[in-house]
Amino acid sequence: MAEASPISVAFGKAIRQERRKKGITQEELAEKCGLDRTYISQIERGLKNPTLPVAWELAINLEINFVTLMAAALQHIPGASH
Amino acid sequence: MAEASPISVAFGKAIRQERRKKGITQEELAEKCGLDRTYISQIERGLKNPTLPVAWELAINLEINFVTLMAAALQHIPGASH
DNA sequence: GTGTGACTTTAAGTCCGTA
DNA sequence: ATACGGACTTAAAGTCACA
Repeated sequence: MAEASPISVAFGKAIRQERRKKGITQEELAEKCGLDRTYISQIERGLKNPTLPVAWELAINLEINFVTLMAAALQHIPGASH
Repeated sequence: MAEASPISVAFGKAIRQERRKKGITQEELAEKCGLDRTYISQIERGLKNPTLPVAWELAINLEINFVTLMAAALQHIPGASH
């Protein structure tokens, strides 16, 4: 499958990082969010471009501030100084 | 058209706010972003759920930090303490 | 200069499976 | 517990004519 946009790739890395930090599985996170497990997998691997509501839901269920999550994502982008 | 999710509605308000702050029109912003003017209109009115890459592109062309933009969006959500 | 509805095309998001 | 793929359904992307 083709890779998504840089921001989505970075977002995926942040999600994986936070999920592991919480010690939960993709399946658990998926269920909490009401999303499919394979979709979480695709997001974490940077293969999909999630919508704002999806990003929001992920933040809520990872119990991390939405803005903090976005900031974490930016850490994974080389030229992240906008 | 049906209203989008709360985060998208809030995001739309932030976009409109920042765009006006920059003193540019929807048409100008649309051209910079390579998007359609009417699509910008729909986002600002909270009728669409933009993807991360779209939000990213808007931030770049509004010359605002992505995280800052998201923080501005949260200001428009009542219970924004996640 | 923007709002709006209807529209077509593309990608998000699901569900099945295999490894 | 996750990667990966194919086929599928739904929603977002993107456009247009008109008010």
